[in-house]
Amino acid sequence: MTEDNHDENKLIVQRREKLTAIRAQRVAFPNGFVKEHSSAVLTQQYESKTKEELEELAIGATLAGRIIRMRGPFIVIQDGNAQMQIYINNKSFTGEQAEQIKSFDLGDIIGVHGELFKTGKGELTLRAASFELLTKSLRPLPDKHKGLTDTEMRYRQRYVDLIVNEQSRNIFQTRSRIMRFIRQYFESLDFMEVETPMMQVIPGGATARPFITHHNALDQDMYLRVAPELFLKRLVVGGFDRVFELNRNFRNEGLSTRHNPEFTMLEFYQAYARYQDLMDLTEDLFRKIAIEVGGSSKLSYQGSEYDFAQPFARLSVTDLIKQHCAVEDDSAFASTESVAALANSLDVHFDDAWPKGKILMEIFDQKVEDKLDQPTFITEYPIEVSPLARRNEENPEITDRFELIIGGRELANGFSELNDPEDQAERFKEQVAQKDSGDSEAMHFDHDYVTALEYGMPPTAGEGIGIDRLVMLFTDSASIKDVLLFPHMRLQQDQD
RNA sequence: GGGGCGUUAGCUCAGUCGGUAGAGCAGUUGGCUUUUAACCAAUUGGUCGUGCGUUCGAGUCGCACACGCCCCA
Repeated sequence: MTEDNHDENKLIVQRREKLTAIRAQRVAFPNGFVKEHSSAVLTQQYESKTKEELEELAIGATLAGRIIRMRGPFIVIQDGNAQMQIYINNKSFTGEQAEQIKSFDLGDIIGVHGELFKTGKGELTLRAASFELLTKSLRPLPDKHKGLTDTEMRYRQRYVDLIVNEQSRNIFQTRSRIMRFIRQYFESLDFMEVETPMMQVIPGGATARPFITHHNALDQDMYLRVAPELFLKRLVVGGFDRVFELNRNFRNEGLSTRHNPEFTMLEFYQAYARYQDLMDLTEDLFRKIAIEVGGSSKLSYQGSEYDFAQPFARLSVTDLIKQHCAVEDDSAFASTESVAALANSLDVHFDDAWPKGKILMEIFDQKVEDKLDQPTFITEYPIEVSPLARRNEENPEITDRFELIIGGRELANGFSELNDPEDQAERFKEQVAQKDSGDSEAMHFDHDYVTALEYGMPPTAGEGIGIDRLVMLFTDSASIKDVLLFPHMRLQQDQD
């Protein structure tokens, strides 16, 4: 088998023959057709006119789009997210033009000029006075009623999915609208959008395994960033008091319905703010996105109902463990031994070398997180799992940090930033110790970042919001792949 | 990593007890030509994911592998 015909079938052969015939007569893929109107606008302007009014107005229009239906002399073209019916009777044309109409296939892209009218059944229709085949489609479209439902094909050939599945187009249009709204929202609050390195010599800002690459000219290994955090805070040191970045992160981890190796993150930092301010901001942002996307503060996700007009619950890690694990009082959290005993009693597995806070979070992750349906801010994260967060002034074991959980999924993570350079240096040392003892997700020591803090970072709060999961929430999508245009898939092996 | 389910025509899917492959849509030919999942008549289309095995005989049973989906870790 050759590359050219590896999946050719009779339907494609027939279309290729049509294309060959077209090539013999004229330019097969003509350029320069001027599409003067759009189906969406014409429909909006003239849908309400009567048959008689349209006849009197004699509206001329020039449209272009992909043929998605053929019903005798009627064909329907898809033009953006709208459609327009064209009346194009081959009996009204002669010779080569009549033959061209007969040879149209579903999927072909045509340009049409004519006058608008209403059919006997009242549908706004363009009567073709002239037409031009702009692009011959060589591959048959999926079933016109059922569309393309095979999930694997929808992800691998997203272009086909987008042609035939309106629902899929809607998701990505909503995603775009959310991205635009977030930018406007932060700009309205005087945040500045910035771009920081995606290729980093020291990967920092999150506990996660990075992708490694190599820069030839510098002969130096580099990492794709797992987070932009440390660079954004350097900018706060530099005097940009409100910054945000909305772009891709990369983590060398497994794929799931909630994980893709590259994913989009919003991170923002606000000087002279505390983590409580960011919780307020987050509630406001989610409420406004809900209204922007769905026109209401209420939304339904995978069978659960949320109302973002209501304040989100704010509960500490230990509060929630007490609630969900039938723990009576705080003595269970007093020492490493007592927390380990609690983990054992709940059948939560942990490594004996882990510090108390890490065992505590393992309990939380396994026994609490996915049970939290309604929006909840989790607060009072242990210091051992929060190496970049500010230590709480009253309780040195916890940080001024929160995560937002909705529908059992982590949507956001924020905290008052650690701006004490000496404390930060100690935290990096602990991370390096964990890395040396085999934790591939632990952080590197970033000396330059400590240097930046030594110049002085104002009291600051920062947050990251997972945009893919946020889009899942607002589009009622069960899998992250449904909100990624081109999700990562395993390479299909050649079966030759 | 473990378990479950799936993979049959271009698409969406049937396929009974293991007996030699079916439908709708799309396509082709003709008719109709203001239709609405257009209609009428005729008709084409298959390495049943890949490989091995059991069997006189495998889409169907077994094993392995590939890819996907779901659940668990």
